[in-house]
Amino acid sequence: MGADIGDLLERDTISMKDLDGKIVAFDAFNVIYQFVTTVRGRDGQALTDSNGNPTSHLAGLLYRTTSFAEAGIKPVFVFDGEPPELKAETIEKRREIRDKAHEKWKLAVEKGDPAEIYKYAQASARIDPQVIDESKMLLPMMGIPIVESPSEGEAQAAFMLENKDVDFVSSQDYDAFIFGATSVVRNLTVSGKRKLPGKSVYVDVVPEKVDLNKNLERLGISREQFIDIALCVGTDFNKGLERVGAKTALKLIKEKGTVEEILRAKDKTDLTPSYHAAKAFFQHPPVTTEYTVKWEKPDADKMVEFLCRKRDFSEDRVMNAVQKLNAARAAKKKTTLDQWF
DNA sequence: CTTACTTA
DNA sequence: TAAGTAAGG
Repeated sequence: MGADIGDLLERDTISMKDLDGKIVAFDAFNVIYQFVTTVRGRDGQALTDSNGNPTSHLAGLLYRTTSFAEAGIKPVFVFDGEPPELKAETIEKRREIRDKAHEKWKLAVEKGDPAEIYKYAQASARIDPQVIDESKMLLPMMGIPIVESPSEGEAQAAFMLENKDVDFVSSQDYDAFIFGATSVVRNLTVSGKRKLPGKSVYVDVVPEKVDLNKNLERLGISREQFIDIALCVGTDFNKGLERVGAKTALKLIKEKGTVEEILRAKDKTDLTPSYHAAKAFFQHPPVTTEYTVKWEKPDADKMVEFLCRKRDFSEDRVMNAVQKLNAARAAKKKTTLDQWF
């Protein structure tokens, strides 16, 4: 989970049209996780081919990426590398939560309660290495660039934003901001609706944009102090202070200036080394300059071979996606030419 | 999640 | 044409 510092940030509502022609970096793991948890049949089970291979991630990536491309968005997917040792505790905690949900799912199946089955099937979803590998295979087939981060995807995406190789980072949590991403878009959907967790109720969602620098200016804090606030609240890389939420953390930072001073005042200097380590990671995460951001023509033959022959996708739907991807490329070329004449 | 079909 | 529902793999 990302640090709960979202309440501090003001956002502006945007429309999908504002993203026409814009390069948007997606944290691949976040997106795939969303698909694996939400692209499901009515029984709550993930979609699979006839051999039982999961296909939720493939369906999600194919349809969503295609419709984003159709809207003029130029997507780039950034994949995680090795998580830092600092994240070990968070990863273990998530695994425990997943295991507990799996036990509850088994009980729900015994009881035969459909709502509970759905809920816990979703909560116990995990991402197999195969799911990641297949995603890394499918996107290039679609002509969509992928980037492999040496460590955290959000950190790499923030770096690419800083280098002006992308216009926005798309993220549903707040980690990207701590890594310094200045232009973040949220709630990007084609349908404009999203299911409420655990309920069969749909609410309207509007895309929004958050400008970190504007927010820092308004809050009167530096980027380092923003990181310090996140550290006080708690991040994937450190445990936060007890009973300190975003608002309290902001107040403390305004009073004391740095997280180190806050720890000193609370007589918790023993925590300083771990806070320093997390802070250093947010300030200088491992990233790579070895990436290219280029959109190619989709390879229809490979897509049909993989999705239809191997994973039971309908050829109509796949070819429809290919056609849309090609149309998006043609439209893009036209606007590029128009700029010259 | 998105697409495709059904209904008013 | 818009909103609701089923299906997709």
